Amino acid sequence: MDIRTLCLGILTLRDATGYEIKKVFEDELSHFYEASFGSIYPALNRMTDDGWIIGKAEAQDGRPDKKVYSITSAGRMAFMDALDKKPRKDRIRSEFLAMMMFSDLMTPSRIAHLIDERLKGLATKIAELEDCPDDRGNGEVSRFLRGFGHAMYVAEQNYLEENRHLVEAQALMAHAAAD
Amino acid sequence: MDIRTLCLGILTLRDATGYEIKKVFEDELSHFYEASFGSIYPALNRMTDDGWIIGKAEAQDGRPDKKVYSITSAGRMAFMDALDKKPRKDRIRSEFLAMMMFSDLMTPSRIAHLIDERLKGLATKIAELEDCPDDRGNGEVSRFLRGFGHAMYVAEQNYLEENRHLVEAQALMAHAAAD
DNA sequence: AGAGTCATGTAACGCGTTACATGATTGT
DNA sequence: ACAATCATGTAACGCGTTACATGACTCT
Repeated sequence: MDIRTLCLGILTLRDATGYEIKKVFEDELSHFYEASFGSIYPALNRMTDDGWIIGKAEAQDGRPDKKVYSITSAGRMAFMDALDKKPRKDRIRSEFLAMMMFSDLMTPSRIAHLIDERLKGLATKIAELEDCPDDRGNGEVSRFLRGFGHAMYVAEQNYLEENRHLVEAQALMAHAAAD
Repeated sequence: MDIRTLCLGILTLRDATGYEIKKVFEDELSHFYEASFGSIYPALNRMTDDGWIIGKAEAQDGRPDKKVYSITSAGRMAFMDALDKKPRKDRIRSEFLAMMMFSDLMTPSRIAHLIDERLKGLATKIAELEDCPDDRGNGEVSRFLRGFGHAMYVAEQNYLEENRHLVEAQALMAHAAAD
């Protein structure tokens, strides 16, 4: 499931412009997927060539034309095929954790700072998810997805608070040994 | 922190061949990073050109030469610089969750199957982490990293068990509506 | 007999990011 | 004044995967 296919999926939910699709990525998928304009617009053009979607240009006053895309029946079939394949395993890349691996090369204060920043970011995301009042999107499912993100962030928060001493102690020892 | 830099980091911990570095990725980093031979070997060659590491060829009987790499002081400095930069945000790409977003396009049994498979995979990973008897790697830190993976997998497991009904109910309704 | 481990590498290719280019409107 | 929002796109580039190529040894 590359970005192209995901854009197609979003168009099964509602018609949208490239700009709006980007917002769906930010608002509803940001916890487990992301995409830039540089990948969305070419994806849309290519799928138009493939006959999977069609875009209607809408003139606007002052702004450039808006292209509202709709999925075609061929596109719907293509997306159904994608849903039949088994999902490949998650790809995760956490620089934060990679850096933690080398905590004995950092000063204790540097490590503490990295963890504090991480916790700050987590707190922000958790607050965002909790303050989200309206369940837009398709109700139950988007609650499920938001809840998923929330559960992961909270679990990480708890783990870091309870176990940061493991890396911080290591750094202290390495630091003391260097003296 | 690209794969190249991470390989460099691993060489601050111990001398290693490309093959052994791959194993470090699999054994210690698999929860939050991965790399293929096709990225590791070129990384090693390029860092050799840069003077960050040096490889000593060791002849072996029957097998091709083994190249054991060590980090140079220039390489160590380069890695320290990388550790000073602030980590960029995690990149996550979960096809499983992306598919869940479209649960109303799948049959209830398909969704149940996807979730069951996901839970099976989680159980396997959790068991692996719990059955890991020896704390190899640098003690505290690798316990921290393993514990992190464990905490995340368990949190996901709990969330899925408690909330799968949200997506499964949605699929049932969509399915009933289609009749 | 076949799978798995040890061992290194290259080539093609695709995917996606980043930066650039443009520009009006609206809110602070 | 300045940032943000709306709106679309291209070009260059890098990163990394996948598949291919080679080959012996060991365990089941």
